[in-house]
Amino acid sequence: MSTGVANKKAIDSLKALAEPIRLEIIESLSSGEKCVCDLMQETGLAQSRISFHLKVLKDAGVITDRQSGRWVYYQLDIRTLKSLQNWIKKLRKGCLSEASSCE
Amino acid sequence: MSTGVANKKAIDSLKALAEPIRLEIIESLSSGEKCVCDLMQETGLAQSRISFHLKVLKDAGVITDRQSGRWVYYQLDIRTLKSLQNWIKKLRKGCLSEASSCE
DNA sequence: AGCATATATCAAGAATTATTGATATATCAA
DNA sequence: TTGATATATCAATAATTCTTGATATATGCT
Repeated sequence: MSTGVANKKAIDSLKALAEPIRLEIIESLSSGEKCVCDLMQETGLAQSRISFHLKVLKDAGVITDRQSGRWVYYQLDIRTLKSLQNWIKKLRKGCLSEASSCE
Repeated sequence: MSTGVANKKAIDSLKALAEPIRLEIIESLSSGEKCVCDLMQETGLAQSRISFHLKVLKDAGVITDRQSGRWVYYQLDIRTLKSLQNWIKKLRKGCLSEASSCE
């Protein structure tokens, strides 16, 4: 009856998304890969502040990064969003427990 | 380019869900309506603690309540979950901005 | 009316998370 | 090599959120 491992991941993703600055970042990334400098410019926020939130998002598996020269580019991890979406769908339909027999 | 009203609601739902106790409550409710006493029994948590989290969930529009005699029954608001699910889908597909032309 | 039960709310403190400014690291360019 | 730029990290503080125990309110029962 206790919250399983799958839900641990869901909580991490939810927590990561549930913050205005991080959501702004996420929305920005939804139109494609961005470096920290792009995000700084778009948001007007301090660099350490953005890096902090990027780390939260990355630790939660919501985004991935890749370095290129001096720049680090961040990108949405579509798979995580997809599985979060699916998790909510199951929640909504009462299919979360191991025992449940939806589909 | 700023986060719109629709996203404000999404953030509220996300924040509400992104907490272990609240998620446990939500999962429990996914199998049907429960009173606070049911939830106390299932979780073993103090009453004020449960009421606190129920309030967060209710304020976020994730659950609704109805009183019957001395009891208050809580229930998932499927519509909110559905729209959250849809919001994530749009995010994933880069369709969040007013300007975007997905679908 | 008086008592018991179900739930909500509140105030104080505890815990967690975010912000700020400073510094560290790595890369490129001259 | 020297200097500039991009990003990460850290320590201190600030802000937010959660927990606890106490009290309030409302309902139903006798």
